[in-house]
Amino acid sequence: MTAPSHISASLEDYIEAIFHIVAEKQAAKPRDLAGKLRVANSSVTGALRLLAGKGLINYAPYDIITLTPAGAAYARDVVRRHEVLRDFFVDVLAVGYKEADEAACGMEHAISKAIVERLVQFAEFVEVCPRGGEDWIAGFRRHCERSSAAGSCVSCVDVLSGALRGGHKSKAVKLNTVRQGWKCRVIKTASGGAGRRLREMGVTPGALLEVESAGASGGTVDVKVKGYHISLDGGESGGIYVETLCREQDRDDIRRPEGKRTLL
Amino acid sequence: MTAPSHISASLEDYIEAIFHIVAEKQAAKPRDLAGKLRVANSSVTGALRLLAGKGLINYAPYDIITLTPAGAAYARDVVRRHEVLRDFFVDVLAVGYKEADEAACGMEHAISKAIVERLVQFAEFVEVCPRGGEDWIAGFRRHCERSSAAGSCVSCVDVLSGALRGGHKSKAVKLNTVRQGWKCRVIKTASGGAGRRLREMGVTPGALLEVESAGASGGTVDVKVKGYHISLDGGESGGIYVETLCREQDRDDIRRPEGKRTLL
DNA sequence: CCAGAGATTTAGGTACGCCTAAAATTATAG
DNA sequence: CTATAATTTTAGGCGTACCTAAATCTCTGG
Repeated sequence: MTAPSHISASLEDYIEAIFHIVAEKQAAKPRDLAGKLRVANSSVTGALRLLAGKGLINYAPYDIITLTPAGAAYARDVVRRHEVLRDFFVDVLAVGYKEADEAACGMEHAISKAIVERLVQFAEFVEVCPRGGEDWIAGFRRHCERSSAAGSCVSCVDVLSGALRGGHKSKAVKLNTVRQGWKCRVIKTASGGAGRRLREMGVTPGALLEVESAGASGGTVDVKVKGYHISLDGGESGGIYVETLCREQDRDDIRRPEGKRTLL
Repeated sequence: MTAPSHISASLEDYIEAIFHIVAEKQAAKPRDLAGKLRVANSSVTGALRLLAGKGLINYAPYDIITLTPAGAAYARDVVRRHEVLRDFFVDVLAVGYKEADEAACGMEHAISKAIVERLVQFAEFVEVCPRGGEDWIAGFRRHCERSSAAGSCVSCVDVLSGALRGGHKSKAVKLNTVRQGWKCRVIKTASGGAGRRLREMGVTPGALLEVESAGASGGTVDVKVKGYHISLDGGESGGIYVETLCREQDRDDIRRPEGKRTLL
């Protein structure tokens, strides 16, 4: 009797659309669905038969469409995934509503239960924690606006700056002296042609980078910047000055295990 | 000559797998792909023909597989989406590695460029902002561990508690007196049978909720808790005491517009 | 070098998920 | 009450993406 716990992404879209239409005008008709999902009328018929076969909707040819209790429960779950994602993008990541909604639309079918719960908890935490809150997100929004520039958090309650971090002022060191696992901030890049390539790839003053491997032959350094992996030869890394921030912790429970990955 | 900017989710998985195999052992063979993607050998052949047809891989029957420059660029992009998502889940949301990797695997095909950039920026911001940092995330991790309990941020640098928030101590009010748009925290729920249903649905002391509509006929109140929408009748909402936190702002640029939504 | 083992491709099938065009049904206007 | 319009379904087709089974190719040991 239980409905299958997993239906295709496409059918989830259909059931989600039915949910919204029913919430608005009692019952849905194929036309409404075709319009909302931007598919041909004939495509709707097939989907409805599948959903009816799974016991999620009440449907008979030429009749109106409503959700069964199981279908309504399934729809609520999909809608929650959608809304949690969208609200996270809007409220925490400060993404515009339309963009957030579209992204959520595509991602809602793959997101896991655990991640949904964590997104909810994180949004709550930001709101509740004395170090978070509206003004903190506002600080993030400013950070985004001029992110290609300094990239730091200057206007984010500067008062706390020293107090919380203990104001550690690392001195500038050459990137090729930094050891594996350290994160650092770029202070200065080589001027001129040699540095240009790197600057174009995101290695600019203020950028955060993480040293992924160092000390290989020829002083090559592999770094990660903004999620990009970049290899620098000895000359390049010697022209970059950075301040070290912290060492990536070796937390076995959360760091990627060695060996081959199980999934893509 | 340019490769099509968009290929199917399935082909993205193939090209991503090829990327990782090639990175490890120079060239890939269909067998490796079948193993990594958990599909039959014969399924691989078809995918390879499609990818070769799009100019993303070098492939001839019975020959080894390598990426073309265009394919390598595409693969790097997919891998970055995957890693950015996974690292965000692990480093910010404090999700376990394996779970994060699996979720990223499913979501990487739908995530938009803008969201990827925002995730990167947010992870950087958390690390760089004096109000964020390692210990702040540690506070979030603790918050998660006992989230079903108090739900607040007690151990998150209590020292700052009053200073930052101005220590506003709202008094407890009945939920049915709260007006639309306000967020509040549950202080006490009705004991006994009436309250049980609500407690089971997430309305527990410490929970955050947002009043979505109030003052409808019969004192009905619609609230949002943990992403769930719940309707409370007059009796139920009268037995719940909350403290109000803040009013949802009317920021037209980021709040959901009125009228019908364009997408699901 | 040649036979068997293993890897790869081909052949043929199923299930989605969308389409257009035509047929059937329902709604509406005169 | 009928004729026309609108909606919905059916029929048939296409592309993706997987599968099993059989044919073909490559590799390797004796």
